[in-house]
Amino acid sequence: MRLVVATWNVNSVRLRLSLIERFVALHAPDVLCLQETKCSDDSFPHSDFVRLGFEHIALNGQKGWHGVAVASRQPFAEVSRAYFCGRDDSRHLAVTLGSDAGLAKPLTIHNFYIPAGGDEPDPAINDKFAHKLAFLDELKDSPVCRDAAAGARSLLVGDLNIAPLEHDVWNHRQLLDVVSHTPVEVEKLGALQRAGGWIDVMRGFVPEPAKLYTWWSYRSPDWAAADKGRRLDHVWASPALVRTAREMTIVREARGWQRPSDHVPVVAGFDL
DNA sequence: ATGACCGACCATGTCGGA
Repeated sequence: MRLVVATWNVNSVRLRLSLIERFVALHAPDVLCLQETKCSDDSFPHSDFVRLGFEHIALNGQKGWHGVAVASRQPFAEVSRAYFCGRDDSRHLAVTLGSDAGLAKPLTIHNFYIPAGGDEPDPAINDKFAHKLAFLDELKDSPVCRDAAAGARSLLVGDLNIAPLEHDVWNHRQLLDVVSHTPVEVEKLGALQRAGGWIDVMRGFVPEPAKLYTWWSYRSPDWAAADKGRRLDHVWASPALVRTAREMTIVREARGWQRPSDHVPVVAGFDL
């Protein structure tokens, strides 16, 4: 069966409901992974998602910031949440789809919101950057990567807050000192990608040197003309899912909708 | 550098985002 999975950092789920409805009408994802929902689970607009066709909703939210959610047309066989660096930040949510969802073999989708890392790219003076690097190290050695490497069918999606490749940013040389594209974090992301054997699904469809962006700063006065973007959002597939990806779309137009998120949705379809 | 912004919150400034 074809499973369409989408990931989107919506920067407040309550503020972006009409845009989510518009996106769903256009792309009809089966599973929608959200980051930066910025609300407690009690405040999540559950009934709006049910109205859009997502009867199954898993949450890991917290008041005010961070927060991840998965909305699905198919039921979950399992839901879990992982925590990193000894903190209780809501940055991960995993759902497993099984036979009730029409899958012969179960599929686990890991939805991540990796720490942004602050401004200063020096872990000695910037605790947020130190946290980001420690998070990447811990994720590399976690069951998320271990299971993928051992043959599990899994996807790792979300706002990873790192643009790893030269053509994932508008100017590689200018951004080498800018958090999200520094060599140290790119190397750590690469190490965890190798640890899981993760396949970069987006680049499978659009290899370098084509530019690929999923985020454009709110501060850019004319984001479309300047086009100074970065690819911070990712869709990775475990080795067991090699050659199952059939389509991939970056919904760039969503950045131009009214009161947008600074990230746009990424959609990927898999034949499972 | 994007730097002319945006969102949440016991708000009318502060913190975090990236």
